[in-house]
Amino acid sequence: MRSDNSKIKDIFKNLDFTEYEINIIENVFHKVVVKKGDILLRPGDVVDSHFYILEGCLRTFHVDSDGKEYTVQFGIRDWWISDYTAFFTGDKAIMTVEALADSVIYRMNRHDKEVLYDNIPRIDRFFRIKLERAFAAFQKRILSELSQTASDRYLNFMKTYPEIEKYLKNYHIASYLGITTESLSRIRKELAE
Amino acid sequence: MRSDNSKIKDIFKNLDFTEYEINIIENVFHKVVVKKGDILLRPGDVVDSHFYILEGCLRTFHVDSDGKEYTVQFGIRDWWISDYTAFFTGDKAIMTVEALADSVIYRMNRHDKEVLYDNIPRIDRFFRIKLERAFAAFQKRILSELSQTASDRYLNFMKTYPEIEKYLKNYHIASYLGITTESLSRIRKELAE
DNA sequence: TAGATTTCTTAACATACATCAATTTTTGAA
DNA sequence: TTCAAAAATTGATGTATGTTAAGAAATCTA
Repeated sequence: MRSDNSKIKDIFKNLDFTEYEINIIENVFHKVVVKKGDILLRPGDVVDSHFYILEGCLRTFHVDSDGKEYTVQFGIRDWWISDYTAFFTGDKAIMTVEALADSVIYRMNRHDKEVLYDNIPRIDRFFRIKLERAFAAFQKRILSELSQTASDRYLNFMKTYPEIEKYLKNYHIASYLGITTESLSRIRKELAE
Repeated sequence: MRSDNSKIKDIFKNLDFTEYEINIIENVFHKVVVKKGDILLRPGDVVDSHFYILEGCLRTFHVDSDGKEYTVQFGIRDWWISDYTAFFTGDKAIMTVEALADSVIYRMNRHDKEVLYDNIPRIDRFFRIKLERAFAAFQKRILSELSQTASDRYLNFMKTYPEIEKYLKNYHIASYLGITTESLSRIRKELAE
């Protein structure tokens, strides 16, 4: 276990922990290796975990009654991912979490997270700050959905998350932008001219 | 000051505080009375405060380069409001916070909030849970923007926030849904038939 | 209460994006 | 490397929502 110690420093970059704390933390992270296409979470599941991505790429998406997909979140190295609505509220999942590439992740369940919060207040703060940033990002995205054309949202996405693109099919991007792959194809053609 | 003591119990409903803690908390809330139409925050402002709404109604909206408005958040009794993207990131405001009715609010600034966090860990947790819920609500809204027609989003909004409607003009609702007031007018007509 | 101002509605027309149906290109497994 | 499956593109057409302009209704203020 101690051999793997440095992962804790990677995950909680700015925080210094005592040996004792690192011991507690080590025990709540469970390493999971997944292959491209694997599903970590399905609609209807009870969501008692979230995931830290060590390497690879995943996405969270919703499938509506017509079978159409809507991507809510992509995640790459050093991001956290889950069906957070379900994770936070205790409702059952309405999302699917899928690996878009072979990935290495650490699973952490809700109970263990509460234990960390109780024992190490800096962790409570760490996640609060993560959450504040995610909140700000979501607010920007809502504004973007409301005010921008599909073409502008596409450009904005590519500029904001250039590292993610290599893992994605066009239909993943379309499902994130809320348009069809046909529309995205036309947008790309126009932009190329 | 002590006379006003119960407001703390209102705001932090489930939390029991000592006299000492209540003293600290009392001093970081600054009561502000605003009239309908008053602006609490403008684009370009440094956002070092957020607001607890005791009564009334406010909204946070963005104005784009064409002068079009996009409402990001409404707030009524017992909600918190600000330009949270700016408040969390330290960037300057890109939003306006406007009173939609005469309102009574408590302003709390960032520094004082940090002091609370440092002195009363339960407050850190209190705001984390608030944030988790807001995050979940935003995620649902993104999904709604992506997957639903304007008409469905309208019905969904009216069902989810029935208490807010009485404070709103149709153009407020339209700006929240990301449509024009003309479109909303047509949608309402169709739904009435 | 009257008049001014703001808000809402309606209509005609324009546009962005969706849908459906091929076809081409790319990818990946044997 | 070949071939089947998956993904991307293209064209024709449909639809939801936007735009512009006008008038009607509601609200505020003197």
